[in-house]
Amino acid sequence: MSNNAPSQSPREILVTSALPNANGPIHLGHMLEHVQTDIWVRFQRMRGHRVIYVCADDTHGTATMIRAEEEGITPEALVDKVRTAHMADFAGFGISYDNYHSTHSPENQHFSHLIFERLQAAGYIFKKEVEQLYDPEKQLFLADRFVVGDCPRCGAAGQYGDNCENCGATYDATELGSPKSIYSGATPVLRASAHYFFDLPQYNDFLNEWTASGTLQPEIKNKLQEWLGDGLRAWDISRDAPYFGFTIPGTEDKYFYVWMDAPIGYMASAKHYCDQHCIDFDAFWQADSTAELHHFIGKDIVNFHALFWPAMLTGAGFRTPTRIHTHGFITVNGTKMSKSRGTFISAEHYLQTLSPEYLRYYYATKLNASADDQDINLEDFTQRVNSDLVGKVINIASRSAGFINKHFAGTLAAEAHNSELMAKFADAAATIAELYELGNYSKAVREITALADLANQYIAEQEPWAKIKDPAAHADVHGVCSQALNLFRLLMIYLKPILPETAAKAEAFLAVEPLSWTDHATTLTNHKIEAFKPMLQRMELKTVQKLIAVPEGEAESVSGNEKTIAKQAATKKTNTDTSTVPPAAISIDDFKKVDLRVAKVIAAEAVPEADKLLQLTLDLGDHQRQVFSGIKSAYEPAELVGKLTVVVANLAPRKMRFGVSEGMVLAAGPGGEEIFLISPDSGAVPGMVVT
RNA sequence: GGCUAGGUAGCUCAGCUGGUUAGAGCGCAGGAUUCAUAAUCCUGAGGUCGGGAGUUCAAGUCUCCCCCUAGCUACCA
Repeated sequence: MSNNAPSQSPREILVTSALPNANGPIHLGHMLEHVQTDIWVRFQRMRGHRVIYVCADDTHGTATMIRAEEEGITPEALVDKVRTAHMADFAGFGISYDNYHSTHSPENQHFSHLIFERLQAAGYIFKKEVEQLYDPEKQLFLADRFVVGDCPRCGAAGQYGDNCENCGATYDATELGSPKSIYSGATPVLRASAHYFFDLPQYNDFLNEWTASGTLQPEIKNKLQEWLGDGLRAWDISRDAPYFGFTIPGTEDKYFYVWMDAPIGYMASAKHYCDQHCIDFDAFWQADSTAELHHFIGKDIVNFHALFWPAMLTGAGFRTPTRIHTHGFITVNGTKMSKSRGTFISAEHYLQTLSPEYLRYYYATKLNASADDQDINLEDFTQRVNSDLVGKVINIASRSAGFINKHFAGTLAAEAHNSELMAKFADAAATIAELYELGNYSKAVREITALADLANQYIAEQEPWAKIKDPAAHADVHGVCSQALNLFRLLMIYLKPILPETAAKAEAFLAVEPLSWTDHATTLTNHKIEAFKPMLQRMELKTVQKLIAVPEGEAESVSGNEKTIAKQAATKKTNTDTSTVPPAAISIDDFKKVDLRVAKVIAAEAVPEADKLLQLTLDLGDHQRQVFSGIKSAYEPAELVGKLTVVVANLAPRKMRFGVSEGMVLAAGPGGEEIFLISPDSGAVPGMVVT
């Protein structure tokens, strides 16, 4: 794949990044993917290939509906608002989409219908009656995890609709005793409804072959064997009204499941772009297309992209993806992005704090072709970027420019001073290009910074600052510094996909046209340059640390998908980190959202399988409930019985491995043996509201 | 519980089909230098390659067991 020859015919490449969900802000996790994609796209463009890079917001589904309702606006208004914010964030990072569309668009509706109809005509769609619980108050069907009730086998209360965490039984949500809707608390009723299914099992053989054909990384292929080995099942692609999405053709109240129309959003965005630019859309999507189709995604959504999507495309007579580039997740200082730790960093917050170039570079130093997770270690980030970029690369220009401008009228020498070194730099282009092509940016960066080291060594050996004192050696100084700037120019060519802004500044400094990949084969001679201006400032760790301070107002506006949030809540340890910045001020209304009640511990026992948990039965005056609390290390169960404490009564029930926790008791302290349960003064009785 | 990955110097990571004294960058220590955004250059100190057992002439690299981390999944995708 060493396509380094300039004569190579241009490839037609359609590239996508996964569609961000319209339910939350863009954060550094999204940015990993979009930066990864953008670097690849910019590289391909520099090489002279024709790239169309599209993305869109993923807008449909129940979550959008609920959120819009909370905000008191229509889903359409919410979607528009969020899309505007998303586009601003991505623009801030220099992500060079040709089009950023929306799945709530006419094009997407068109293709969703088209694909469905083609699949249906070809016999891949069937209809089946499904009985589901329905919330009569909210008037919507409830997914299993939105229903809680008693386990039909062991009777444990507060179990979710799929299985019992107490006894391990699996069952249907309809079998729960005294079920309740999580949305309204109403008792759900059973309702039959017809659902549409995509008959995925018909594609078992096709997918077995397709996933092993080099379109996926090996570890991803392995992972998918889990699904393929067991045999695929039909995929339920419909949802009942009310649902924010597209109605299924021929129905009034059936909607496409969000994951059905989300990937079609890639086509929709491409279509929108092609129509506006008189480009042949079909050339990219028809079954025998010779164009390439590359999807960049996170490993959490592999099944949708590498199983359902190619099956849908094939079944509907379209081409399948050329390659699916899957990346891992981002952690910050070794921990998951978490609002409580302040390590949830939104794109907006980052951009208010630092230049996007730093993060683009840092991501590039870490990305390879594997789906491993990546850590943003802020100290490493600061040192690495400062050292590599400012200390090594930019420094070459910085230390040479002065000589050229002061002593040689800002004009470069007529020929290379050390053509061997020049050739070494130029020859590296092939290796670096191949590494970009394969997505191994980290290795490409290592190659480039190794060259920067050579350039600095060369300058150190030549000692232009010493030679300049000798008039006879002036020509030599001219040659050395001109050469250094030419070496710098090549480095900037190689770094340009990663650092578009810095490259633009370098182009201005060198007074050249925008650099393309083939420019590595040329040398600037007898060329007038501009005065040197710093192209990139060093970061200060103090500034960088501001990234993980929770900015005012942010804590509330951020809402990722609820599963993630729930997990974060579950893994949140007793707050041992007293060094974290205090959360932003809240209003009295915010505080009133928390229903604090006095509760009496009427039973307590250790959870044997858990290291930290005690299971408490609390009396809240008018009722009792079960709460799990991570205070095993500090309290003997027996000593708690009879105590009064304070409980967060309206905390959403949380399914834990050992049962459901229906609240949270309040305690202070760093953890371990130093945990102190909060208790009211004498006189308080269970059920009293704490204000 | 099952599955897929990962656990290599203080930090972030390379180490292909097993083969000489285990590598890089950053950081750190000492020295040089002063052209440069206290940048650069030279030298150096740091690792029982998660733990244990095994296969082999030889294992970070293969096999088994265990521990830890992450994600997915847990018969409705």
